Amino acid sequence: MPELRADARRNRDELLDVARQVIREEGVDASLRDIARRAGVGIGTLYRHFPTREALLGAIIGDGVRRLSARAADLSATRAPGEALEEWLTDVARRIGTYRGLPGTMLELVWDLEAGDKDLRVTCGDMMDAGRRLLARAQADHAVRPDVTFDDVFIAVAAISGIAHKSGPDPAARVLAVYLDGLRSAGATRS
Amino acid sequence: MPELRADARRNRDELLDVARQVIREEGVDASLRDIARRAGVGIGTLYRHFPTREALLGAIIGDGVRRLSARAADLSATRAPGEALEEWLTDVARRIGTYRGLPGTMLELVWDLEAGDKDLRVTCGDMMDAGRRLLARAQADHAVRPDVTFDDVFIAVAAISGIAHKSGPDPAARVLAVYLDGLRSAGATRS
DNA sequence: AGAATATGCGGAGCGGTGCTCCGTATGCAT
DNA sequence: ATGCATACGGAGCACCGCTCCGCATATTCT
Repeated sequence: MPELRADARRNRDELLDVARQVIREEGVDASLRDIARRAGVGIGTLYRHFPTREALLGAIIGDGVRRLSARAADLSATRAPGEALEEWLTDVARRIGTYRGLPGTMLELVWDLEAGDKDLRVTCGDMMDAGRRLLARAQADHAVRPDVTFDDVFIAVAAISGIAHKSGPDPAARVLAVYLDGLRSAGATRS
Repeated sequence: MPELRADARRNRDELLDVARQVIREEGVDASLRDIARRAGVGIGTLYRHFPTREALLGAIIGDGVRRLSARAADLSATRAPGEALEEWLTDVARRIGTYRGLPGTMLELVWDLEAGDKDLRVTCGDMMDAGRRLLARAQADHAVRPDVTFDDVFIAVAAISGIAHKSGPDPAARVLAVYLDGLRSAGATRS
């Protein structure tokens, strides 16, 4: 990293600030031109700092994602396995649900391992590994049915968290609660 | 309905045919210009037949939605309450998941009762009423926890069905199965 | 201090989008 | 065959994502 010039640093920060707000309100498909405009910079400047939409998104959520990795370790050390997983998933849902449209992006990220931004995937990789350990621990403790994979669980939480911006946070929380109950159930008990 | 002119009728049908295919592949945000082009028709013609995107969407899925209403009545008459509901929800998920992006549209439809196309809402209204009855019956039979509303359940199924186009149909089905297990569980058993 | 250089900036420009509007063509009834 | 209602097509407007390059300015060197 060859040290940013002072004005560049300022612009980058302002851009990130504005983008966070705009994307929260308008969604991941928000107009980049508009973000640049509101930040008081040219469109070219935005694209130089963040060459792709995913790069911008990655810069925006990077912090939160890292926080989630840390949170997983913390919960793992201080809570019962099942409780730790549930608490963490609830956190994940809350964080992903913050930015409109982000759930869809996360869904694609999990499945289509080739597409999307490298950095974003690497950052998220750490978090997903942390979650994977949490699930394994919960399953070993028989707190969670054994017939689910972490990818499935993560996908589910991402999809459910998308409800928040379309139907409000309360419905999203209620749906997640039901899903978590399903996770706790024995599973494969279909007659 | 003042009887369409012959060419108008042809164009409408062709438009609907093409739109169905394109929207299945590209999603509800597909280019309308492109649809018109592929149907061999001017963009103006498309907009005259379907003044809004929702109008087109409504015309596309209207049939399937009505089929779901009928299916609900059928299941209610031939299956046990719990079974009927689950079968129906699975059907709903399969149908909604057919068109990429439709789950999101349905989510908005349920919550934001003011927005969206009138016709679409009316058509869906019948289907939702049918589903509501199915849920009530299942709850009366203690096959489904009493602390969920139909809106919550429908929202959940819509959100989960969105997984299909992002991560494949199998993950979507597995997630739905877990949610349905949660629906069957007693509920409100959180320590 | 001033000059030289490297770095970052802005926005014109391209091809696309949604959507409107209206002159023109055509099916249909007479 | 004529006349009219109906339907058609696409130009036009404002916006979008994204690229490219001449110009301004922060920084470094003398």
